[in-house]
Amino acid sequence: MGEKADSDLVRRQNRFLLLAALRLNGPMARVELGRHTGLSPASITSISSQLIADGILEEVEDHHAPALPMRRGRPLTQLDINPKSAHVVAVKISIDGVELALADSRGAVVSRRVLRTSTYDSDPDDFGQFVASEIAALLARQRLSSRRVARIGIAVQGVADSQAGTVVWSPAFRTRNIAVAGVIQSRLGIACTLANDANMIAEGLISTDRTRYSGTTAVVFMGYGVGMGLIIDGKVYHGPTGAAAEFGHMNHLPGGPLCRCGRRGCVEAYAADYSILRWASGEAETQPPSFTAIPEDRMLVLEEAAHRGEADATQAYAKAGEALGYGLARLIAILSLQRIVLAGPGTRAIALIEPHLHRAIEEGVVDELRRNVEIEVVPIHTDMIIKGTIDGALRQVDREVFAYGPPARRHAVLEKIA
Amino acid sequence: MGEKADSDLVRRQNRFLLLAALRLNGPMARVELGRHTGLSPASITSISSQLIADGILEEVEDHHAPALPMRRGRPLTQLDINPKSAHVVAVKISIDGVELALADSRGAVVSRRVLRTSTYDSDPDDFGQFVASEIAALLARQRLSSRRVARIGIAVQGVADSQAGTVVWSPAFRTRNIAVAGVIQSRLGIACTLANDANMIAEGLISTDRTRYSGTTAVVFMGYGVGMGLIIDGKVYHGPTGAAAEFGHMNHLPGGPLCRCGRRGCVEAYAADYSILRWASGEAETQPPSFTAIPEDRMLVLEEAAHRGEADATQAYAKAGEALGYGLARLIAILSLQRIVLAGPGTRAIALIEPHLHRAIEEGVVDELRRNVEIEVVPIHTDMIIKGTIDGALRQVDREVFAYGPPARRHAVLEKIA
DNA sequence: TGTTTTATTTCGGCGTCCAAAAAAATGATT
DNA sequence: AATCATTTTTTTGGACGCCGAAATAAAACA
Repeated sequence: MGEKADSDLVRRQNRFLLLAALRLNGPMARVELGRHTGLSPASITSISSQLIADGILEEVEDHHAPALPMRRGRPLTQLDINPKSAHVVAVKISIDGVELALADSRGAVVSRRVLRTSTYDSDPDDFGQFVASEIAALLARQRLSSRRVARIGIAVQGVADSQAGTVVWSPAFRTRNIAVAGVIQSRLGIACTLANDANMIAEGLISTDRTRYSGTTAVVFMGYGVGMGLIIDGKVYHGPTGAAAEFGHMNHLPGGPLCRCGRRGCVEAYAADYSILRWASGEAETQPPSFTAIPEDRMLVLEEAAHRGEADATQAYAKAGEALGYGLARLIAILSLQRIVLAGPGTRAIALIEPHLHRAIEEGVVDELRRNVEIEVVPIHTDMIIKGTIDGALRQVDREVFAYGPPARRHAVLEKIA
Repeated sequence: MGEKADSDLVRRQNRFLLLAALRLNGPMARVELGRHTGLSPASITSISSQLIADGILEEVEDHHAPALPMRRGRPLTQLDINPKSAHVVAVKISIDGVELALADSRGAVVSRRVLRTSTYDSDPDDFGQFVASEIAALLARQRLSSRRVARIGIAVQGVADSQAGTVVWSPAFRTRNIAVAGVIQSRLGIACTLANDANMIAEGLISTDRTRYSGTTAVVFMGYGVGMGLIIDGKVYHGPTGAAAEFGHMNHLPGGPLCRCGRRGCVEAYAADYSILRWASGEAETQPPSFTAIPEDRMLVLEEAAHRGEADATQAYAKAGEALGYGLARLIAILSLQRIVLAGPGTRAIALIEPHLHRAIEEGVVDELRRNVEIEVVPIHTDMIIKGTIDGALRQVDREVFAYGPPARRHAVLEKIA
């Protein structure tokens, strides 16, 4: 039931609070930090001067001096995170390749690399080493020692076991249970986290607007598959092993069409790109799921057909909307969601889907719960996954590295005396 | 993102830790408390002596001296919670009456009262006052001032809005949105919490075996309705308003049989007592749900028929098992549950239900997730609800009252000087 | 130049924790 | 019975981190 509290915990918590305030609101002066954290000016001075001594914070010039109507009094000294204090690497593994990004500790992307490789046919035993090599190459290109990289975050399509650091199942791979995080961690000596890509989108949304996405929010990713990131009480829910929020593989109708996971009737088997195409073809019940990426133009053709009113196409989107709607209705009944975010390339066709989705939610859940839910659509650029992965990695660095402070300082006083 | 940390927080957290250790493991000596909480002996002495001075703890004689093989050294002094330090009242509101229990702060029930009244026809505007009067009478009978009662916990069948303290919808009442907690709180001047009864069972299970029911567990209540208490990361999940885990009113099949909530195809419309009877009658699709309590003997008759192999009856249990199984499969996909607890009078017929329930889970969720789930059946006595309500109320008292300590002590030092 | 205003730092006090030493309480040994 | 050994509990002194109040810093204003 929680941790013992001592002065160590106090220091960690308050250092973290201060860093979190800066991450969320950008650079600000000490007084403002006091308002955000609830700490006294004296404490802010003390904490921030230690963070500066540790190289984690720095005072910055107020170069973007727009909101400065020449106030009276001593001017504010803006503080910000020292971008050189650490770096993180974000890796996105998807059905059509691997993408890497190196970011400084303010979250700015320093370097980026996109690899269009067929992950599907890659040797599962070598994949971890392959990614590790690419990360090493990325760092070498920037002449950055791996000691300067505090954490690597990996986002993967499909089911990820964060605990074990393995890809349990992913459309990007032919085989199951591919070890990734452990391999990279031991090869490069950098802490490495693996998670589902939709969870990383959720992580990014939290960083973007903490108040909006606090509470209980479901982020639905629609595209080549159906994914979900779940924010429960303001934190991304990973479940016991990290393999939670498998909304795409939550059953919609028993005995429904075949899904890529091998079961029948999953939400994904109704609402993923390949499923919508399959419905339009009129052979949903018999046709096996597609295991290759669907090119975007095929979907665009279908969307156009539906907008023209062709029955097969509109029906397909109706099926997708209904499955998503009932799935969400079930989720609302269980978690009493406050907000649903629809994201991903699949939202291009949201106009075709949304009416059916809403109707299904109305039929599927009691009014009292439904009324509290706000549904929003965010037009997604895939960078949200990279951004979210960076944000998530930095939050972990804040909590697990920066909040502690260098152990050396602990004995500084004693050494000075001696 | 969490609270500012200072010495106040430290004291609260460590006092709470100490109390939690005693609640969970019963009376123990200071050294053992140190082992449980991770605090040093010096701190334990300091904290416990303050708690004793506050009247919250007491030293107890080691009267049940069985495991005392006459060890060497200074003997242990057992500490326990002072039963007189506070009291709590638990109230259970169900379809066939209201039950009250008064417990001391060790959780022992001091007095109890069962009222068989027709809540269904009671005046909704007077109901809160009625319960308040009954509580007052219970206290009067024990000659206990209401100032000695630290909290009232109310468990109700149906949807409860803990935030507002109202019963949103319950089979026990004809009308909706009945104000309860607020009325009682202002009438008696005692903090009052209202929650769903299945959540309270979950609360009780946590107190019974913290390690077993830590992690992510769903407690399913089967009987006159289908309820759920959800334990997420070791804590009972209440959702934003307290109206979460409405598993009974989670949709199973669109367009399914009518439920008491007015929707079609809810899990409850397949698996509650009245639903199983309705299936057996062969008219499930047309027959409206029953709004009155089903007498136990009618269910016993049906169970016997099913055990004899009568098709209608076995079919009815199959339908119930399938609906529960698919519902749980969906829940597993979302939360990646570690444990499912089946409880309530409905578990009498578990042998008839379980095979279908298991089959549905197998069909409804990918192996990787299903393999991590343990399903157990606890033979329920209805007292679990009262016990859970008491445990939950005491945990709140620990955190919100006992952990703080009397405000007077804060200035004691100053007063002594003056 | 002095005054006002606002931000930041310094200083002294307080509360809590902890390690180490001391005290307490009992069994074992002589 | 006196002493030793062992274990629990308390006391003592020091560290750390927060805070309020006072001091200092840095600017605009007059």
